[in-house]
Amino acid sequence: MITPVDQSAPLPAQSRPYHHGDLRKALLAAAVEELAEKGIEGLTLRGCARRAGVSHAAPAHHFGDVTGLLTEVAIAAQAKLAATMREAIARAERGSAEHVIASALGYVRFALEHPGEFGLMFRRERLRPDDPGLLAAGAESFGLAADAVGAFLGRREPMSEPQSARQIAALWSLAHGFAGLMLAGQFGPVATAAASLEALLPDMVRALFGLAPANRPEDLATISMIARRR
Amino acid sequence: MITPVDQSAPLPAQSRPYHHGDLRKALLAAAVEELAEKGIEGLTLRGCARRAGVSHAAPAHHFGDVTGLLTEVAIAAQAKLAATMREAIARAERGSAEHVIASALGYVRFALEHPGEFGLMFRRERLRPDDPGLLAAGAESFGLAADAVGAFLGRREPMSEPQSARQIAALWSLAHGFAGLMLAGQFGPVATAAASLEALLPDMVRALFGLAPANRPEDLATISMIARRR
DNA sequence: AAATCAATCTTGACACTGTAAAGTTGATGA
DNA sequence: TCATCAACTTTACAGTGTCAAGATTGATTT
Repeated sequence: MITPVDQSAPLPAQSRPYHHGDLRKALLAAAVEELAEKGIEGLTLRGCARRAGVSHAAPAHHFGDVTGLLTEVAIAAQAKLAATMREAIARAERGSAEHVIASALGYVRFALEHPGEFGLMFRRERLRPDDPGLLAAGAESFGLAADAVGAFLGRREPMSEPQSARQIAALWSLAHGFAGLMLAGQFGPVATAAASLEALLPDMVRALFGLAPANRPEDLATISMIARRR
Repeated sequence: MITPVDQSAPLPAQSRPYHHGDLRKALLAAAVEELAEKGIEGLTLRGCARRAGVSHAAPAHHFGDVTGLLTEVAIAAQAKLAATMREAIARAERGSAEHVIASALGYVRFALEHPGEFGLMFRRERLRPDDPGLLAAGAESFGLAADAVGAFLGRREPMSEPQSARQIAALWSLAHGFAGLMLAGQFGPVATAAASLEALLPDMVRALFGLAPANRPEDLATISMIARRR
């Protein structure tokens, strides 16, 4: 499964300065691009170096090894995920069902828009899972979802903590699993599945929180289609 | 990220016959073992060949390339998943809530018992996702869950109703996401998380289907612990 | 201003990988 | 008996991550 690669140095060796300037940032950007174009499996350290226009061993001086680079990419991805969720919940009233739904929608939207980065965030063996920065970055998006659930449950009636914890874990699992299954092609081609995101997920979340579905009639066809995929 | 490997042939070249006997089966078994011991990232074609006691190029004659081998491993894994779910469902009455819950429990149990194989099943880029055998094998476990949901919702033909389709997708997403997050270490160490599987998942499923939780008091501590992980 | 230093980047090497091509082996059918 | 052919090995090649050692350069010290 090794495909030929442009082995030539990206720039004539003479035309670029010996010192890059901000190689660290350039390598991170290169990694994100490689991730988007070729996926995790296709990303290589040497490929990132080529894209940044430096020798194959240059990245080591900034990130140690490949897991070091990917860890920092994952940290940035976590920040982007939190930003996407924040944007999604911006217009929702805190404590409302829409607030909870929006947080889940933001989560899945990020996954579909940045499948490579999203996948990387949960590949323990490809990064340093105990990195403090990574843990802190991950706590952000988790906090957004937890706050949404807590506010919603607290508004209706004071819920016991375990019940709220369970609903947080359930919401996260639901969104995470939905995203993962879509990206794995289990709901059909990603393109068609993405179209049904906004139709399906909100009612899933509503069901999880004991609320009545709010489907528009035109969404129903899409839903049936997904179920009939086998 | 390359760790040293026992490069010596597993058997003195003279002591084994030129023809293996059933190399195909031996290689599949070797792949499953490598998967269990080293995970997907650690599995290599040459490693499987070494473990089976043949030359590194032998697998090509039976599986073409590495994706061919992994596709067949994934097919077998799908069958195991269906078997685990069937076993979990066996004692539950069809149409009951326990029936639905058991199917989800079986799904997640398989994931935790065989993380490597479970992960492989959803790695499109590492196998041939359109392989007819793989699709057929995947339809088995999906059918079990779909039937459980359909029977519970009181409809003979589960696919006919969008509502049922949505609940099937939601159940699958919930179980899949829960398994994935546990395996990714997002609920703390896998060992402790696994202990809370039976405590958490049933009530998650109950919530999804609008049923009251049925937690035993001793489960509550575990649940809080998970929510407090950050 | 000159010398030194440390960070940055390159070159070269090594062990490993997947895959292709060509050569061996041994069982099977004419 | 002997030709055939699938099963397996050997050899080779391009690509990979990582290490060690050398080259370059901007910054710091004298």
